[in-house]
Amino acid sequence: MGVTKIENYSTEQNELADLARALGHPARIAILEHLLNIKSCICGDLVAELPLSQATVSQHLKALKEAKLIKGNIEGTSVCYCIDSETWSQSQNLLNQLFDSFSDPNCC
Amino acid sequence: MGVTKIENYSTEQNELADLARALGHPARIAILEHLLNIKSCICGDLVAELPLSQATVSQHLKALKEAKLIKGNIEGTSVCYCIDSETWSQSQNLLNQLFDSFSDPNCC
DNA sequence: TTTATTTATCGTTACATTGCTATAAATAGA
DNA sequence: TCTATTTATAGCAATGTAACGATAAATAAA
Repeated sequence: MGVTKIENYSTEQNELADLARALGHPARIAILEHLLNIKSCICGDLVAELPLSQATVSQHLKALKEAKLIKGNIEGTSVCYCIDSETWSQSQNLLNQLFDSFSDPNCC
Repeated sequence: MGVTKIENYSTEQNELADLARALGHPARIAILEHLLNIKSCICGDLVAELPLSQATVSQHLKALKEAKLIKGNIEGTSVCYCIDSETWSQSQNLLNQLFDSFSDPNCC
């Protein structure tokens, strides 16, 4: 994010921006859509679904994990990833709070 | 966005990612919140609201305009910015489509 | 016409992001 | 124990983003 001073903004503003940034890459959208589609955990075969190397997919998974959009459960040598059901709707609410606060303005 | 190949992803995935990326900076969140709050157009005094230079604010406004989250109407020497009421709910829907497609998985 | 005001853009610097290969780390199985 | 499998991380190159000052562009006002 360049040289942004996050301390110039409120916690809420930074949280929302962080969440949005996590969603701000088509590969991460694709990962989320895949997890939503299969309705279960996925152990590793995400690399086969995407036009990306294993290392890059792992990086995107890390970003989604840090934004608490997904979680990973270790099962032996592999890791099962799935949507974080505890925080999923909270994230949705955070975004909708912004969008819902619009009422038709008297201008333009 | 680094060296990402957008052609590897669907139009919808890229659209959603682009929208999210536009929301992915606290200054842009702050701008949107301000426009939502005052419920009208704002002619230029956004620079006073933010800890940023005029050039940087202008850049953020451009990003929001490109994502069709806001629009600007020229009025003399100044420009009136406001939420783009025609696309605002579409953007909200795009995001909610993703979040709504979650149903509790049988895992983890 | 000249000047002031306002916004956009250019050019630059610093840093972040994306992607890869190579490799480490951890565990399962032979 | 040794090897295979799987995921994470380190290190690197290329590109994008964020911020600024300087300046151009456009119009209003003097």
